[in-house]
Amino acid sequence: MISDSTALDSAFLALADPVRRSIIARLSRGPATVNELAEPFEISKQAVSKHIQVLEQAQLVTRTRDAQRRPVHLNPARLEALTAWIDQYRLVREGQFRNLDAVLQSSAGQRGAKAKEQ
Amino acid sequence: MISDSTALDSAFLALADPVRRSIIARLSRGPATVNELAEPFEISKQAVSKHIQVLEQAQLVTRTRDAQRRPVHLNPARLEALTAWIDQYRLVREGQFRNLDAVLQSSAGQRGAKAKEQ
DNA sequence: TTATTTATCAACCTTTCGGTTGATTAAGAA
DNA sequence: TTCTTAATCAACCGAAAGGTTGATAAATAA
Repeated sequence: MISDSTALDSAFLALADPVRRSIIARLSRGPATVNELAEPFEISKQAVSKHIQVLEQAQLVTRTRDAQRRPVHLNPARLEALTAWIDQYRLVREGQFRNLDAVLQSSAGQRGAKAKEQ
Repeated sequence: MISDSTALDSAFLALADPVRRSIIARLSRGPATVNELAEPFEISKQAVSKHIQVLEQAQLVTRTRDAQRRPVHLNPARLEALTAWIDQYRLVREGQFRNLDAVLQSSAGQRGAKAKEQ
């Protein structure tokens, strides 16, 4: 699992923009060039190119070569890393119930749930 | 599922900061006051207060009252909404295989996977 | 070679973010 | 009432985000 703080920073930041999320959605249907990705938006191609660089730096996408084209590909592994981080905490309620169960059943107190990440 | 674009913006942006993720981690072990949340950090209490406001505006946390204290609580439902968004795309590979299976089995072409979100 | 296509680089601008310090509000305790 | 505790508000600052336009690079096509 990803736990490097700056990697999480850049990945979550990359998803915090509707244009970039839309690009992710498009790429989930297959690779695309910058021109193809820019087409649905009203902003300049340069602006879209920058968005792609943000996604690439966050390792949410990768790029290949095809003549002058630089096709962009989704990297689902990085998305999985993000759900893995979130799941640590979204499942906490359930975990606390499990702890409570353990306490009730063993009649021992104090099952200290240690924290993770930074 | 959450699909309002600005709600996703604010939620992902809120997670794109190590201090705020650390606060989420702390809250997963139970509610805490601003002073308690500020204690592990070297930044001012006002700065932490602002971070909490960012989390609150993103609906990742809620607040209650206890005399002068304003305890902060995690809202796991919002975290679930984010994994739900991500899972649309991180599971795409699998979805494409499913589509491929369908094509192979039905011998009909063109099962157009329509896009969602903006 | 020259022209075209694809994409990036560079400089610039405006807005937002993350932090600071100092003043203020609100509730309880003495 | 006065003092203390808990937290926010307000003004300010530097850095980064997201956009623009114009110039440039790199590969292909004519």
